Amino acid sequence: MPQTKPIVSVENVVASASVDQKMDLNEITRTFPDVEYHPDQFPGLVFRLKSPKTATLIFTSGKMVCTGSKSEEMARKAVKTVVQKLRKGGIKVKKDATVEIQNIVASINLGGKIHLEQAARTLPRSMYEPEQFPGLIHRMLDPKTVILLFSSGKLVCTGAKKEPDVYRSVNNLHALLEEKNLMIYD
Amino acid sequence: RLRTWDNRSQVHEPADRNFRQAFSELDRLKTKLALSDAVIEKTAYIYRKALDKGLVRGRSIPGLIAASLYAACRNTETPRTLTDVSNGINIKRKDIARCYRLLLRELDLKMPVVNPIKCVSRISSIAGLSEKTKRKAVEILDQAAKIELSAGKDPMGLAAAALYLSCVINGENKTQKDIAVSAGVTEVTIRNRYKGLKEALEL
DNA sequence: AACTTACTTTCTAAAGC
DNA sequence: GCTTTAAAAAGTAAGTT
Repeated sequence: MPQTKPIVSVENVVASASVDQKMDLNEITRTFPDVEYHPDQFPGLVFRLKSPKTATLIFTSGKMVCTGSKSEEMARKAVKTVVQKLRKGGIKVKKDATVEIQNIVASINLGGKIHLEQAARTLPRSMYEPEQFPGLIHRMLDPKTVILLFSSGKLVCTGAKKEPDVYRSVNNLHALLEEKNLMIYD
Repeated sequence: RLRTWDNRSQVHEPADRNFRQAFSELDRLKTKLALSDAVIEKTAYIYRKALDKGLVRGRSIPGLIAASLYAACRNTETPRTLTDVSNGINIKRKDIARCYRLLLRELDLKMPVVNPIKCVSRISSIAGLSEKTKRKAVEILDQAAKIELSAGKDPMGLAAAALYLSCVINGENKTQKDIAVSAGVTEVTIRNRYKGLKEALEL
């Protein structure tokens, strides 16, 4: 049994979406002066929402990428809001968008410090290069995620497609760290 | 010399010319960075493994050679930085670092963590510090490692701070800037590490 | 010396070079 | 591979005041 309960906080959710129809990005740029669209720099148009505070990339194919949400539900809501705004602005969008969660980034506090250098030698599929980055990069196989570990006992988990996978990753790692005596609690 | 590659060069494969070019660059680097035969042999060995795993497809050969060389230095604990290799072969540090991480991931290589003590001699000779100061800095770094003060910190910054602290203790007059320039870190980093070392080791 | 801003690492989709 | 977006972790860097 773990000695502490990790505090997990979802920081960013990336979702892909599609309205299944071609979009005229120049028309959107004309009706929404706040959007950013520089086709020679990047093919996607950037549509920002103040609430939920997100950035949605819209492509001519009608496919989208929504980033910045703090939860899966907020990401779905953000995409709905974007489509709603497009319609209110006179842009014809026939179908509602279909949404798929692609990535969830979470920050975690294990509540104890980590023996980083020992962890680097003990954990498989891990890389620790303090000249390049202060965290230890660990690739978990199941769930397939990547976790950054810091000596402070804080973590960053990324790559998960479902929120439960974030918790499974954290619990797997936490148990492993305790089993290998890599945790220090005060 | 370069046995690993020479075997391969006997057969005339399409990429042959690129390899010869890349390895002649490696030979030039050997002199420029004063590397041992062992490091060069290891570089060829690592590069050969990358080849066998098909990691070279669609990637720059010089970049992977540079990354293999850096990996060989790390593996043999030969104190050469990514910046040294980058300046020597004229490839961006970031690109070599990316190739190096690719090698670690795909070849499952485990590297010893850079020991800041290995940085002491190098910084000292550039800054012109005494043996006494070097010895004290090594002591400080040993203590710091014991209490894991080094976790997550740049070894060069730690070594520079330990040397600066050692200078202060021994009354050797060197400025933070002198040591910072010799180590390739900023004065701010030396100050931050210095503060941590002084407090934690109560010196 | 403090502040601020910014960059390092990880992930992921999108269309096109 | 790159381009763009978002976000956290902790360390390092650079420009101002």
